[in-house]
Amino acid sequence: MPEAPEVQNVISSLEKELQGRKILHASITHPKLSDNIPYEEMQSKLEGQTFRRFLRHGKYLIFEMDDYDWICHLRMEGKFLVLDTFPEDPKISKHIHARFDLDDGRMLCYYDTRKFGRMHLYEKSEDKHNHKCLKDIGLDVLDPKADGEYLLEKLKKRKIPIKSALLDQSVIAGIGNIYADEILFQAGLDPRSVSSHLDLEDCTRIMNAARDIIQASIQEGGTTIRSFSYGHGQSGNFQNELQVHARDDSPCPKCSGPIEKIKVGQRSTYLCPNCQVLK
DNA sequence: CCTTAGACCTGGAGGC
DNA sequence: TGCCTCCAGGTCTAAG
Repeated sequence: MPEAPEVQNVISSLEKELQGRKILHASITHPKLSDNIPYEEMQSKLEGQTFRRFLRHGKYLIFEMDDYDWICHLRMEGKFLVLDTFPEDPKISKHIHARFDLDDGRMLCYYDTRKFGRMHLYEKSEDKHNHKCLKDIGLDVLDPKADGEYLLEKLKKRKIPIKSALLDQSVIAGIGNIYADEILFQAGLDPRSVSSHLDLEDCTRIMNAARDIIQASIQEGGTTIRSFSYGHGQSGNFQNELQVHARDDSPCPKCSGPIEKIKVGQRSTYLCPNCQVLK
């Protein structure tokens, strides 16, 4: 579900709710949620820890606690809810796979219908890239160092379609299926273009488009197509700004021609074949 | 090393 | 109503 703009809104919202709060009791009911250590160990280590800093890298949420870095990935459907009471409705509570009781009487609940989300807990480190789950992740899409030259270097030996490269988190971190389509439309490149065929100018247009679109979407609260929400059930608004993604019934905003829906690397992909050049 | 198909999960939508 | 198939803001893995 969430890409960089949605994750940024989630982490900003949680910072307001949780800064300085202490976890009194932790209960994880879906063992696979804890990815790098046994879930019982994650529970006991988090008890007594206070939320100190709130960071994002790509699609990862990073909670810096007193002694640990707690790194979470929501994958497709994961959500954090800050609640006063545990939901009574079993249709809701059956999807809550972890609960963290706080020192102000509230609780942080992790809700995930598809159970794809994962959590990692590491000894605290100044450089978060030391942690195994972030080791092979590329620069964040909003990192000033993530420019055209950086992308060109990452693509030079890759034969995969450019869209697949933008989805590869070891190339750039934070872009997912919606924003990849939007970025390539704005950059005027066909998503099936061979990555290594792009030149510096193409790569610069991609990175400029990526920054523009990701920053604009953060301002709009992210994109809500099916289920994304954060904070107290707020939805995003950027779905109203999408130019091509999921708009195969609408004309291209530039040339008024038909928007096509195709598959690239197994993922649904939307493009204007007239405005986007195949390289 | 690189690339691709399949796996992991559940629920909603649409066809018959 | 029921059943079936397809689809979904993601990423691991196994195998070629």
